[in-house]
Amino acid sequence: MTKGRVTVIDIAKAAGVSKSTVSLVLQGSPLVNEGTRSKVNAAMRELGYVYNRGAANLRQASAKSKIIGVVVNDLTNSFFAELAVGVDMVVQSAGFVQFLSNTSESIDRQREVVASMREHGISGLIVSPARATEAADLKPLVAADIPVVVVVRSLPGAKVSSIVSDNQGGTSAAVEHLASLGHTRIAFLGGFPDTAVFEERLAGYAGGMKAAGLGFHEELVVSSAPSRAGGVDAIGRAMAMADRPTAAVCFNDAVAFGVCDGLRARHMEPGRDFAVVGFDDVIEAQTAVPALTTISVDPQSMGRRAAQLLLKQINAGKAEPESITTAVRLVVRESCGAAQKKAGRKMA
Amino acid sequence: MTKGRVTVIDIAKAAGVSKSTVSLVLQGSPLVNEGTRSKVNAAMRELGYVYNRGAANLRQASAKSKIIGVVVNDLTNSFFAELAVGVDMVVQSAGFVQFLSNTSESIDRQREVVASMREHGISGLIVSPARATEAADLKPLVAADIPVVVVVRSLPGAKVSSIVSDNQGGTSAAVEHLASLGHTRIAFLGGFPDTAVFEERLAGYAGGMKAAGLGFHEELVVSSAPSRAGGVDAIGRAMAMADRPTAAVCFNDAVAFGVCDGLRARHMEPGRDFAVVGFDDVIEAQTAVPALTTISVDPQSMGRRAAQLLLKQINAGKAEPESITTAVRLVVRESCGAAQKKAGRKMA
DNA sequence: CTACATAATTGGAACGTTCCAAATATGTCA
DNA sequence: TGACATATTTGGAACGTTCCAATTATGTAG
Repeated sequence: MTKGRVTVIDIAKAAGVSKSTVSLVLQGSPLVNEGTRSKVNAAMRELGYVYNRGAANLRQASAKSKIIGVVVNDLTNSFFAELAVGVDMVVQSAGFVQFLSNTSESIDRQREVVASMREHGISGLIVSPARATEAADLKPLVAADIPVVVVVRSLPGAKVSSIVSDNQGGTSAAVEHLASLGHTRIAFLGGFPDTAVFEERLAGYAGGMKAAGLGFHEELVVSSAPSRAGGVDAIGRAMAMADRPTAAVCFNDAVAFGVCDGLRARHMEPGRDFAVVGFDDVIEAQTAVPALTTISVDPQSMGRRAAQLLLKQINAGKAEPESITTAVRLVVRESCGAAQKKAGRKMA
Repeated sequence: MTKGRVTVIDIAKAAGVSKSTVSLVLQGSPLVNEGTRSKVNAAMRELGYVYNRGAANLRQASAKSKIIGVVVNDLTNSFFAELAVGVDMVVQSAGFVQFLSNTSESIDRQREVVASMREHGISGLIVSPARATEAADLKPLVAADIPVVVVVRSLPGAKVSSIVSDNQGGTSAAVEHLASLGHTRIAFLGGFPDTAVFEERLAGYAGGMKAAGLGFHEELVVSSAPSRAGGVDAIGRAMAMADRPTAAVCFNDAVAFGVCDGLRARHMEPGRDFAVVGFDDVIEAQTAVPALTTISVDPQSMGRRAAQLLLKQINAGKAEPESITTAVRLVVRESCGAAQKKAGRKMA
């Protein structure tokens, strides 16, 4: 009874047809007679048949493996968790399944997981590359005609599609907002200068400063690790300057939180004595004190779009690289001081 | 040149050996001569060979597929994201890869993804079951000798391994702490009564009350949805009672946050006018205002343990169901009022 | 009844690997 | 040298599916 697994041949025998017919039923072919189809389906239920995709993939192109790989650089960051959820949504409803791996920013780990995914015959890959990733790392994939969509961080020179948020537009809007609040010495804090994301956000900052007639001053940008600790460090250096800034747009929310910590350590209250704007709108941004004014990039919808693009390329067979930048929006909370005039809540 | 994929046969031809030998090299067999091995490896690098696991799994038992499935009920909840990271860590270093899916608490979705994973021949499954999951849902898996580890929520009557946190110990400790602070009317707020987790946490609460000599009073437990909104609702009903409680242990952190909201709506300050304790220690717990006193269950280590257990069972071939409960610890912050005597921070 | 189109079904040959039993090479001992 | 053990290699035959060309059944027009 429980000897070995149930195969199409067992089904064929039970339904009194040939294995070819069973295969046709499996693929929903219109060629098979309605009566036969239901007989076969009945037999499958009866025997508890489970489809063996591995065997099927042996014959078919790997585009039919129905596996899509997702590689993120930091799953503990809720931004990426949300992204993965977005991907999963559309991928799942298209009958695909998601292979998800976390590289923890390690390039070696990334190589390993991508290799492993290839062995399993993924039909496509969505990747938020680890820090030092180079275009060459994805070369073998595209050579094998496996569609790849890079998200969040763009990969200079790679012939693959990418979806990034409008980093430039975001920081530009942040500067504009701070300027409208009367700030003139606005700093740009945090982030590693050797990344594409940094360049874009910095460009938006610079553009915003010029547009506001404040000019771009090199000394107002102080880089650091894109983390909470990095933020503490950056604000420290900023406050050591002769002509101190009164506001800052930060590389991301983590840095912004660190900046707030650093301000308090200097007995300054973020939102009252100094304006802080973050980037990402992570989940803690709204519950933190003061609530963080930040640039919101809906990671879930980003994931959804990435998945849609990837599926389109998988179905098309050939993948024309395509670049999408998704809109961001400034969400004004308390840390920029704009809410100050509103009823003085006891606790801010 | 680029015609078709590179197979063992191509490698064999290039290295001047038979495909069988190549296969042995692939499997790291000690039977093959060192010289031959390196010749073969060289050929593989040369031709850009990629192993086809699908084909291999056709011959081997599914235990060698090197895929382990992970199904969680809510990936947007950082608790589960952390859990998945923990799983990924050990799974990855054992040379496996993780199939991760999110059910969003939908039992149908869960059925789909589990079925899909089976088709792909997973060697094992780690699942945090969606709400209405029954033991029968996992029956086919165990019948097929696929090891299953249930995490977070236990599944009554299923013959599978499980890892849950010490819910009972956690709430019991929470009550003890509140009692030591002088509270006598301590409520248990939130959660759906028809779940195993609720029962366990309630039992801990009841035990703690009795142990503290306060007795268990039915009217002090008010259930609700295990969400922020549910918390608002629950505290509302609790405050409508004649003999009001002065403290509450909540079903989870989300409920606790809702309770705080509800208290403020009644012009009461959590931590000062009413003591609140949560459960889970989600990431926001420490940044919220007031910082939430809660029961911490390290999800990442839980994920690691689940993966270890699963791998053990996969390697053992046969899986003896095993039940583990992981320790929890009370982390005292501000919402319980214990920190009151400490220097009055401006902002709490 | 023949000729032909259409609908439905089918047997075998792939796909890329592993496993087995058997073959070959190499060394050792009497 | 022959006999035997040991180390290494090898040709098929699986595994469970899909694809193709070929077959059979059914209907319809001449």
